[in-house]
Amino acid sequence: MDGQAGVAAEPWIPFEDRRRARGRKKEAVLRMAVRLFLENGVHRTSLAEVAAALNVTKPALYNYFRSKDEILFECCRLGREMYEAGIADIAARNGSGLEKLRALIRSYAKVITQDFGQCLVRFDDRELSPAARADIRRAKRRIDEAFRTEIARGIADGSIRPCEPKVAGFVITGALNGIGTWYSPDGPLSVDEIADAFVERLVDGLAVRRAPAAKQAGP
Amino acid sequence: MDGQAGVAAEPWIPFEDRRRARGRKKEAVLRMAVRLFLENGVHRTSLAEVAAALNVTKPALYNYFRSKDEILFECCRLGREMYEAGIADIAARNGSGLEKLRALIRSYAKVITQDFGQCLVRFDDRELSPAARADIRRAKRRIDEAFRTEIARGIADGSIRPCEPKVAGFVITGALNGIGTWYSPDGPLSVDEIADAFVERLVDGLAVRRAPAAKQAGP
DNA sequence: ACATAAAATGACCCATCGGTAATATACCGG
DNA sequence: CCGGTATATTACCGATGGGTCATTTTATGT
Repeated sequence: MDGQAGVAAEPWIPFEDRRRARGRKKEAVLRMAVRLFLENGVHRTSLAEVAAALNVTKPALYNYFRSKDEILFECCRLGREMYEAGIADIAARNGSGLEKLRALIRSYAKVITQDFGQCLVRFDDRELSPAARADIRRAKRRIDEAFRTEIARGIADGSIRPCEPKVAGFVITGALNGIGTWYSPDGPLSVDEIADAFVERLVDGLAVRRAPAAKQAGP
Repeated sequence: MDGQAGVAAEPWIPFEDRRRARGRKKEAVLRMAVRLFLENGVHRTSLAEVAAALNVTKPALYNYFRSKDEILFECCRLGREMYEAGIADIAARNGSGLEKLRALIRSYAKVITQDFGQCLVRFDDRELSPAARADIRRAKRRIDEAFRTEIARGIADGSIRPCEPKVAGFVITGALNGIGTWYSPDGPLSVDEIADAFVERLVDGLAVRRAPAAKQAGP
């Protein structure tokens, strides 16, 4: 029943500013909902709680959304758009496969440290209506494919070691998704520090580099 | 209402072999429960469904478990023990930090491809009672620490590149946890192939190796 | 066979929660 | 000042599902 310090109940507070636009209220609902969903789990967060956190009662929410499903989906949709914006931006650039892969990792890390960005990963697909679930699944697939594409490109252009792009992509997205489960804005690491560390570990690995297998002089 | 092909309703089937030991029935309940929990989500799986899948009615389960919480926790506990067994085994060996880290990755990958092993990762902590949650959280922490310990050891003995063990550990466990979300025993990759690929990608990275900064002869 | 205990069942209780309806209140243009 | 619209509220409905209980069924030891 607490912990959403940063998220104000703005649009309602007292009686005055009530003339706020519809869109802003929808947005406020979503921001509060996603916060509570992430904090307590979707199915353990009732709409009454979301409403109460906004100084409103449950039926008021139904002026803006048709169902809890729709609220959840809108949260996921916002997250989806953040991922897709990053991917589209990077796809338009040019550079080696490895360079673009680095950019993808940084972009993904940025998104997954934000509330809406975590929706795609932390919430269960099956909570959504079939149509919404299909939409989100498609989005996840596109994200996976973005990684695989750049990995394959990198292998082709010689910047990335030959490997199975699918598995390599799973390693990367898995590691990045994990961030959503432990990251806290109050923690010791900034988003950029995390992104850099992940890029470094995923790209360069953990083992100490030995000289390439022969070809060069010996001891 | 399907998909648990491999899990038989053994101990009850018809009227005959009913003289099965209590322990075997508890085990059967857990195997079926974890299967359904993973397939449909914990809170969307009613005990009535679990019971029905075993050709029994819901109250029968209460002869063996006190609550749904307890069933869920027992599943997690079995998973926990699998991780801990692997970790204890590896801790007792000797070898460089890197070698032991490799072994840890393989061990973890094996466990997370099994039903009980997925419990720690796929189920939400908050579904459990406070005591159970504390137990599981402790277990996760110990697992994280096992990885960090070997990474630190590897840095000390020169087998692993200097880096922050905590973040490096998160990269590894995150990537491994991801396996639980996409692995299927019917898929194209065997558990061993997955484990090998993950070891390789995490240890050696993705970038093509350039010769170490100098020290050796150049062109 | 029969008594006894274990195991399983059908019927039921109750809390929670998504969603709806009828009603009240504030805001707007005319 | 009025009437219509949007927005919010109180009260309620119905479904779901965890958990309990009295009762019956089944297995076992003598």
